Amino acid sequence: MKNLSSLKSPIVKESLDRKAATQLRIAVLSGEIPPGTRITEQFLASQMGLSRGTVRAALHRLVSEGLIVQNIYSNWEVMKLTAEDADELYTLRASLEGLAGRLAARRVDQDSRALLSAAFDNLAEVAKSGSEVDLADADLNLHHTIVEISQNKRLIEHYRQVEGQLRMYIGSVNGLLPTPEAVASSHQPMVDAILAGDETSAEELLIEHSEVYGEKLNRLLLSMEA
Amino acid sequence: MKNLSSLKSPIVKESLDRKAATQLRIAVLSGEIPPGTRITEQFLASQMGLSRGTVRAALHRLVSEGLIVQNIYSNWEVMKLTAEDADELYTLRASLEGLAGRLAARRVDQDSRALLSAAFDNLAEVAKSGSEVDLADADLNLHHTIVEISQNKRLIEHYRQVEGQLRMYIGSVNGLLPTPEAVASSHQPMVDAILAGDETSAEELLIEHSEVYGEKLNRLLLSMEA
DNA sequence: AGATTTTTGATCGTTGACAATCATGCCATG
DNA sequence: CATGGCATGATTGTCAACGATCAAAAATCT
Repeated sequence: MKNLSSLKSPIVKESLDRKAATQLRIAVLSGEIPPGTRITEQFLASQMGLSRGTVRAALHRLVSEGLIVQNIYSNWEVMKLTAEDADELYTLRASLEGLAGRLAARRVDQDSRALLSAAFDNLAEVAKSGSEVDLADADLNLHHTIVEISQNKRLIEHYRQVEGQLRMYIGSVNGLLPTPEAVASSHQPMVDAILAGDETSAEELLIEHSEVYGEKLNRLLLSMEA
Repeated sequence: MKNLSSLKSPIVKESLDRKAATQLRIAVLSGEIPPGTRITEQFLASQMGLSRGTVRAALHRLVSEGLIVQNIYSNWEVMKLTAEDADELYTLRASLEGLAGRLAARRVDQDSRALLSAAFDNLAEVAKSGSEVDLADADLNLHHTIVEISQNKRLIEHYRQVEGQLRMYIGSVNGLLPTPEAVASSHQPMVDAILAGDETSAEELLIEHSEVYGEKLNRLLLSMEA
């Protein structure tokens, strides 16, 4: 039979605790539940119309994503991120994205070229007219696309965890992104390198990009803590 | 009161599902439960004398470690690893260990120097007299030590996940390690680089080391599948 | 005021029940 | 013989309630 590529990943089966986890994730990442907030199972259960057990399973999921910490026998708490955590996170991100860039440049083909270009065009578009939140979203989405193009499922999974925590920072810090024009143009070189299949350049550019943002975030956080 | 150093780290608080997870992890990694095995919650619960809910929590943990896959509404299954997975895994490992090597060389101090030397000496010792299993253990332990020295908690956590899957391969494949003497001497350069604080060399050596093993494992797996 | 005890409130873990879903074999149908 | 429908058993998903366990606040005592 013909290979129906449109049916490759059809129909998502999703259990309640999974759905609950995604809802919670959104609430945390959007800042609706600020970092440091204490959460009780009871409250969430009644709020979401679920049993405590189901809510607990969802909470465990977010713990493994680093969005929530579990104080055993006491309570659950939305992850509170320090400047030190940011440093760790961006160091790790630089490494993962560097690898992703190398692999993406190695494996880029017609389809992925289109995806990458679309993500970049979208970023450029949003830079002109969109809000700051949309801009951050488009930025993250471009990076995410690069990671996807690497086709390394484990790398994608590990990056997903890092990305979640990244979003927490971005949601709680203003002034991380430079001017809209600078955002778009600062991504141009890495996109070009990948499109050209230049593995080494792609890797270097992505690492440097991450490190620059990491240092900037670090400075911002330190100034906030003071 | 007098400081009772013998009581410094006694009595670990560990929930039941955590204990169950460690037991299960051992069973899986030792090969007692071979890859591909279907598992039911009922069976595990009766086997371990726990309730289904607790067992499920433990299973979820191992899912997040990549040791077990969850077939929703159907069953749980011990992760089955293909040659392609091995490729992904070693690519990722090389990147993470490269970063770990760089950070370790950067942050190495007197205490960590001692730890690293001890891990290496142990490897050399085991190479002379120990079994193949002990040798693999000492090898992984040396790498683990390097990652710990990096002091990046997130890197340590991500590496832990990779390490778990690595152990699954090592448990199911014979002939991955070269001769005992070669094992010890092949680690000498990276240890020296870290002890000397040479970041760039440490990174390069660890990456190359991983890639060599990755290719070797890949060849072995392909020959097994055929 | 400081130390100790008690109370409170939360999670932890278990049990039992039922619902939802999946896998399988059987059977009728073409 | 291939296909689709159907009944059936197995397994996970979800819920509710209960006692046990623990942490932190409140009350008590010295």
